[in-house]
Amino acid sequence: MEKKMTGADMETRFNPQAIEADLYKAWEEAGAFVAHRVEGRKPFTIVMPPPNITGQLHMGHAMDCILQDAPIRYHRMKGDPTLWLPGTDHAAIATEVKIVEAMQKEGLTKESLGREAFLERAWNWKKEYGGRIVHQQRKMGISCDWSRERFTMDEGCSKAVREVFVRLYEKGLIYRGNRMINWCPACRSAISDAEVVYKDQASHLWHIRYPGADGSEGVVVATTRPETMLGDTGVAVNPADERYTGLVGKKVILPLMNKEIPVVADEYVEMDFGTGAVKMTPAHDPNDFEVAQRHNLEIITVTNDDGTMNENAGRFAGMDPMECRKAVVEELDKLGLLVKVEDYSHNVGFCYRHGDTPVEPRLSEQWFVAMKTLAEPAIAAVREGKTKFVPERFSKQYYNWMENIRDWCISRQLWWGHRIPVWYCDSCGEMTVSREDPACCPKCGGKLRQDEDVLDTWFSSALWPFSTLGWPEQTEDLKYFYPTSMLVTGYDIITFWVSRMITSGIEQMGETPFETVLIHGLVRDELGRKMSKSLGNGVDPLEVIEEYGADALRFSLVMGVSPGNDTRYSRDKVEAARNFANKVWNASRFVLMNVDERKAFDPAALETADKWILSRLQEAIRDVSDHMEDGDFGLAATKIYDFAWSEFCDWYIELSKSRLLGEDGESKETVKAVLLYVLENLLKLLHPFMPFLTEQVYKYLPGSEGFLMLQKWPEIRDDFTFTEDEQKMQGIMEIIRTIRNLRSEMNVAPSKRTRLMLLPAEGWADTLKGGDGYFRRLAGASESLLMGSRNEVAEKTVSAVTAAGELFIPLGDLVDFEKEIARLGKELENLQKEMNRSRGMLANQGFISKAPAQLVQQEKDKLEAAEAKAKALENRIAELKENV
RNA sequence: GGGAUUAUAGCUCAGUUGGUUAGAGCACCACGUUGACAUCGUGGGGGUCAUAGGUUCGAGUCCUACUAAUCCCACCA
Repeated sequence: MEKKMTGADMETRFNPQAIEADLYKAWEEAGAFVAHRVEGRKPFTIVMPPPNITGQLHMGHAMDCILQDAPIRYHRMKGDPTLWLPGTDHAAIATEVKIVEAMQKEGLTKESLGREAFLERAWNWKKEYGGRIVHQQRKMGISCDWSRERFTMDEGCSKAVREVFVRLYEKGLIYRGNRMINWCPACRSAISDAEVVYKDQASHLWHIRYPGADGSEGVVVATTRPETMLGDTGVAVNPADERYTGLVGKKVILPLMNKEIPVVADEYVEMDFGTGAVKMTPAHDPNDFEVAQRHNLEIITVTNDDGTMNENAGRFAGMDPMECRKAVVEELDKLGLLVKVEDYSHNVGFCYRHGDTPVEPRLSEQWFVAMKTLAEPAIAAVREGKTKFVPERFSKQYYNWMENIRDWCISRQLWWGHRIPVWYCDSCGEMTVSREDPACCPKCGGKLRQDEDVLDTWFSSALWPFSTLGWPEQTEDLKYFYPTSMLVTGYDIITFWVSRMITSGIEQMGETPFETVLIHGLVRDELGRKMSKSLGNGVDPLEVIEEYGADALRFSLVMGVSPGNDTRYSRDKVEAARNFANKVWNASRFVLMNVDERKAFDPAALETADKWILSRLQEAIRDVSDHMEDGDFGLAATKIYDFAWSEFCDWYIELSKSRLLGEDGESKETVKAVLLYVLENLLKLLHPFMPFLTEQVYKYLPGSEGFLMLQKWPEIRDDFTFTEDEQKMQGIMEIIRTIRNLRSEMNVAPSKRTRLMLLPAEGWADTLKGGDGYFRRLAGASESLLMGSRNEVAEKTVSAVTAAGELFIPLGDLVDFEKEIARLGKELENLQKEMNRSRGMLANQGFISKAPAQLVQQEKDKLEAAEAKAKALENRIAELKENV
């Protein structure tokens, strides 16, 4: 066996930069991340939300990483066959935009390059940059199975996409239609409803007169988009609106275009908004389109793919919409047809990817998925608890979306992505939808032309939980790991992604893809703002790792975070986490400097302090495990933090010192064995959050073998739970704290040692006797004396009463009787307040009769203890008064 | 317009099914280099849990109203 490092070999500070890369490499090379199927055992599976290949690791990803790696490492240590499957998304639009930008620098355009050459470039780009984020993820220390890494456009996923497309088409759930869609002029593509972001915009409401065709004054319409009037084909009014009854069925003149258009009556129009008359632009407004259908109005598209006005806009052709708006308004004004301009603010839709580009509703021929029938079983699955949202409230967002679902526009006018598997025959007009590329038209043998468009990137993402496991093949992985256990993601993509995965999982696999959907919030900046490129307030996780270590970043992202809530990133938090890592490192260093071999301790030889820390450890194991199961990682991390720092370091290690330096050989052996035992368990509990630190320390532990990440998660041992000893220890701790407090209050120099006299409470004599070493070590006592009665108490002392007994510290002339009496009097006063509260409760019949008996008893005990304490205080005050 | 979340110490946040002196980290004050750690230790100050009602023997926790902030959905030209 390789010689172990000892504590003396360890640096005095934890240096994460020195170990992270090597440890990660060692884990990966040893295959520690690789999942293994074990028949008969239930696996724990997470399929990772695939980051975009264009992406760079940001804080949101970092959060994703830790919130998945923690449960993954936990379950792996629990012994579950554990799979965390990673991968990346081709991100159709996002990637294509980047590649086009890069091409622009070379003076190239998509069109000049042609589809084939463009795709070649795209794939090269993917090869070069697609792995970037994956390497960045490794720096987080995540333990996913890289041997199973997937890409949404790899062969298997592409096969899955075609299979689903064809199946849905054959079921009539995918169709092509000329419908109103959201058009993003920057993407030059259709986008789905979910990709439109509405923002409130200050604008105007223009009132425009459309004169009657018969020379009458006609009608005044109100609009927020005057430029669209070029495509108007009618004016609608409410049938009940008496102002306009005479106009319905007549014609008005569309100004600028000098065209006659009809006035129709439709319920859609609200009488009390604007003028009660609405111009109809069926090609550019979903509502107008519907009205137009009902009244057979003409449909005229007046914009190009890039958003500029087209030839149907007459002399305005070629203008961009804002330019056109200005020109239209000016001309109308000149003609005296602009009646009024009101300030008006309204919601405008913008493209999800091009935040400053307004989306234009537009009539267009696209492919759609009919969602209604698919959504039903997906809604039911969540209702029936087959998939559970954590926190539960997010299921409401899911229902809200799914119950009002509209058909999903899946075609995109892009090149990078899954090309729609539809072919058209130019000879006979036949349309072929096929899993395999057909050579010629199956009907007439004619030449085929494939649909030019690709699929929405979310179409392939929707299949991710099963396409990555091999579907449509019935692979062993698919059979074993599907459905997965958990999905971890932010609340911002419940509609985009989660809902669609559940939908397609049920449709294709017959089973919902996850048992649990764990939703987390956003990582915001220190001021609570969203981190964004435009604000420039993003923090690069890699820089944080470089400075503080991955463990510190990981820990800072979970500590004090509750599920589903946003969290603020702050350097202070990372520093606190780094300090904690260093604390654990040094505690380990201390243990290793004193313990050089692994020995079991003799349960019969355990002292009070040993039993106390073992007992506290059991509670920590229980709490941490419970919180890990619930997905409450914030609480789990806090529990470990408190146990490690406030109990193990602040008390047990300090208590151990007098024994390690003492003469009692058996006590020394016991404390060494317990130190090692508790440390090892602590490292295991901490490992899911701080894998590097804990793994590194584990290497040094005497008798450790293999990786900590593959060791068994601690189990609760009932034989290590010692309730009585916990109480005894608490008594000793209270005395120590009280002495420290007194000394501080009396301004006793820390270096000055003082005698300690103890008058034990009933049943505490032995425990206090055993505490002698601790009092000396931790409370500045030169010696501690147990007294049999009050008579032995020296006069010039300060005193205090604790549950374990009264304590007296002779401080000679430092003691001012008047002041001491006042001090004790104040304490007594506080105590009396507390007793009054307690008595009040116990006098309350409602409390006595309705509260659980155990609580009542607890309150009685509390009162009794307080009364005893008060009595002792009174005695002491009386004694002091005699001496004045 | 519909819905959700948040409001607790100067700051960032915890607070389990209501159980009775409300916790942590950071910041602040005082003291301290006792051989794990100054990325540390000890002690201390600091909150009537946004507001107003209600239910209850008992409310930070449950209900109602109200205020503020954030978010989701819908969207009337």
